[in-house]
Amino acid sequence: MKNGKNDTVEDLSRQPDLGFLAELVTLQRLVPPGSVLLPDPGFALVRVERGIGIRYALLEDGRRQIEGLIYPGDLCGLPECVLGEGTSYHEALTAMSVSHFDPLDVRQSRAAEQLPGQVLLWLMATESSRLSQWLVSVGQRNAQEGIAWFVHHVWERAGMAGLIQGASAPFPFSQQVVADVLGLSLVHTNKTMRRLRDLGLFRIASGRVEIASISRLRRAAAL
Amino acid sequence: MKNGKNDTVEDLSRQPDLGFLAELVTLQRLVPPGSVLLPDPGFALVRVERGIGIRYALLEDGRRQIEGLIYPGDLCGLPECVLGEGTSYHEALTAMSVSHFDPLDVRQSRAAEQLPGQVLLWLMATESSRLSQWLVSVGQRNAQEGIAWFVHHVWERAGMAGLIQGASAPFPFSQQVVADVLGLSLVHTNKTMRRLRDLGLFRIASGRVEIASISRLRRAAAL
DNA sequence: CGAATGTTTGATAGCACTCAAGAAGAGTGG
DNA sequence: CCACTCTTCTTGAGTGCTATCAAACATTCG
Repeated sequence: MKNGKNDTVEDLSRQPDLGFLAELVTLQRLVPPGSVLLPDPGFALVRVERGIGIRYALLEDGRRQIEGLIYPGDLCGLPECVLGEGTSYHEALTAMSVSHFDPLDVRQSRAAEQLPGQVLLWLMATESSRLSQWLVSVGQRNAQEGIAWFVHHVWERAGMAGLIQGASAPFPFSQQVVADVLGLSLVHTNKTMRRLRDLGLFRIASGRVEIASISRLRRAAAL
Repeated sequence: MKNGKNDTVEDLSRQPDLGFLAELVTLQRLVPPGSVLLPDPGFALVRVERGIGIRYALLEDGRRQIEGLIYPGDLCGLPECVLGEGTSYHEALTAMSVSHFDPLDVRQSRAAEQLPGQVLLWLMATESSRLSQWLVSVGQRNAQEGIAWFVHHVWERAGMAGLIQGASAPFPFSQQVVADVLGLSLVHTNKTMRRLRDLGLFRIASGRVEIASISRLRRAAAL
């Protein structure tokens, strides 16, 4: 019943047990594609049950930097909840099912028990680690490597969420989204993705992606 | 005596009380410029007392992405300590004075008390927030905006650490470091910095930076 | 079948990279 | 105090990856 935090390194790939949050659920909600999860007046903390989304920041002039993908099992809004500031937008790309919490309840619960605090710490550390890798891809990889990395990342996230069926994973990301992940233009993203597709690295159709060889993809991503 | 977490938004700019860690200090150490703080066999968690450093990731082929600056009051190695993996390098740019902890002690202490757990959560959330802004700069800003943002960021960090003296802040960052922060080449970084300097946005000399007008700098950074 | 969204392609411009080498400081030893 | 070395900063020339502009094509959806 204890969530295994002290196990091995492989532990990273497992989802933590968020069961302790069940009693705090304020509301469950179905979110249609394209709508904004957070910020949401009145609700600060959201757990994802189903569906895929993105987290991003906006510059005054409209430039958008996508900071992370949202998969089932993720807890959104935690940094904002802890710091009381910071504006990350969370948006659904597919239909999503989410649970809302009152952040005050969570704070009290964390104060009362110790395990939840450790889980929250684990969640933040995981997200921090992902952000670091994301930053490396945006800063150091060229368009070809960056896109290969992104596809690989999507594959891994889907695997961890148990969303890989057959030989394909969900891929609800438009090329504009991929461009805003890597800081590239839409046109250049398109041409580069087509080249990688022609090379046989992956195949995207009807919202799903198939990967020929993961090791070849990793090599193309300079991973 | 309580650390003010429920205060206002301004709270972000204040340092948390890390006093509870005092009893856990394993070792104090002086680190010369250019040497690596972490990873360090045997030590996982480090608190910075004095000096300035950087945190970075390395790609196989030698490319380096700097992920954050290290100032007095920072706690280094927390994500690695929580996750038990992930390799961020921490390096001193000036002479540094640091305290080491045994991560197991910290884990037990966190389990015993609740305040430390909240402080750790606050630290991780702060670092996560900084990483997001860092990512936006690397992904969306051009060279000119990015460098202006970096100087502004350095100014803010120095201010929070109480390191601003007169009209100048410490600037122990070589142009190669600035380049690896933003994912630019050294040559382009140099030319862009000189242009901004000629525009009168800032002045760098003998390891310190002076800023003419912060609002002008913010405008140049598209902040 | 239109309207909207997303994908694809060609042409042109520009920001940033690479290569090469000189100037300027900083630290060291004679 | 002066050579010497090393690191850092600076500059010029040429290349190329990526951005921008414009427009056609495909797909989804009501």
